[in-house]
Amino acid sequence: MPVVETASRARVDKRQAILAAAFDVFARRGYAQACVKEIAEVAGVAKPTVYNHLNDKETLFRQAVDAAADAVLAQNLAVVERLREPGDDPRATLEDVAYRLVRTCDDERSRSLKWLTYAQVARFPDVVDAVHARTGLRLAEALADRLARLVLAGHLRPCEPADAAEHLLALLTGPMEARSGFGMRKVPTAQLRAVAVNAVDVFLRAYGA
Amino acid sequence: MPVVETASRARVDKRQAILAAAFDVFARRGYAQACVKEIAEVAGVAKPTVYNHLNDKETLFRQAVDAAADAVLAQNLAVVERLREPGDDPRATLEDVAYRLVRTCDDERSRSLKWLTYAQVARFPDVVDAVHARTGLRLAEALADRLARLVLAGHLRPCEPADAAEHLLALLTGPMEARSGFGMRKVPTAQLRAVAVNAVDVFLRAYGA
DNA sequence: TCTCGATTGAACCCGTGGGTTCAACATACT
DNA sequence: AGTATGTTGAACCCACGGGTTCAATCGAGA
Repeated sequence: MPVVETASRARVDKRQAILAAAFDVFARRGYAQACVKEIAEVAGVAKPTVYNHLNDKETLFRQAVDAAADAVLAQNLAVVERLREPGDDPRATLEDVAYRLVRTCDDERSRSLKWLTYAQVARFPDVVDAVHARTGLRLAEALADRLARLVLAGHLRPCEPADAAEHLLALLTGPMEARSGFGMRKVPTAQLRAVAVNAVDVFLRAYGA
Repeated sequence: MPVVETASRARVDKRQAILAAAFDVFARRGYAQACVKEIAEVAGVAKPTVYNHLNDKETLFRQAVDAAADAVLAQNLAVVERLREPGDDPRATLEDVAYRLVRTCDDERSRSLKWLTYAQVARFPDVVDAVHARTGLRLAEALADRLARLVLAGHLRPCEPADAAEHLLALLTGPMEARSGFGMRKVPTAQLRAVAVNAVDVFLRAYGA
């Protein structure tokens, strides 16, 4: 194993640790209240080391949020991909996907990411746009693609897939926001299921074949 | 006119001016970035005068948000009240109410209130709960009441009014959030109409008689 | 063992801004 | 006129925290 690799590996690991710690602390305290000293402590690293890897607090924030957004997007896309094989019971498949989506929305990282970006609209409007593009728009596009296929397969009535996707997501995220207190607390599993089933029921009444 | 009244009136007016200025500045800058000096300037008042009426920055924030939440709630309830006389065309009435609701969601004060409270979840979780109770829950209750009557009148199919209200609101606010960039920019009137009409269409397909 | 780069902790600088003090002043009431 | 209350501006105190500096230290490779 080449030496240079272990060295740069160590560097990368520290950088990752710092970014993870940054997201953690930002998520708990918010941008203004998060102090770099605490981030360094959580990362198990000295404060100058933080500034050695990331230029300043703002860079720290952007990189941490970027990484989290990528992770959440991947998670969501993986769920939507399950609609590729709708099987013989589209309702069951949709309920399964819907349930997995609300569970994803309910996990720690998604909730933190959402309110954290929302909270910093005033200071970093572009961060909000970037995150929303990756988590909101891309998800809607992917879902619209799958719904279009369901229309062609005769499982849904003819409609505009983009609208249908927007509506299904709204029926999922709206009730979730209310129940999670703007993403501050976890929602009981039973309610997750109920939200998913109800949303799919309304969706199929409106868009079913 | 009694003198004492002019005196206390002057006091009240200044207090109101300070709270209005506070909400204005908080909405533009966010809590951490808003400085009391600027609030005083906007209110046309000296800094010690601010501290003379409100104890500290936190009180300033809470009172300003409280007042705004009350105003927004009143605005929303007034709109929902229009469902009391559904007329002979429930779809038209629902579209009218839906359009007025999204317009309310889109106005300056509502958008500011929403992201401002959302942004301060970490520091003041109870403020979020209070605002959400007044703007979200109370609105959903009022709407559920009206929908229940529509069910009895045979304009909607038998259903759980609370669920129906939640779904209609989700179909309205979900697309609005996406289009307004998390409440940061105004949405063109044409899109407001489209969101309202689409939402009501889906709603009636799912809940129509 | 020697070297070089990364890391560390601690101290430091300094801008920002919440909150207070105080003497001067305005206004309204007696 | 005299008094009391509220207001003003300016200066002040002080905590907090971003960002930097530096000498000491550590660890991997030659």
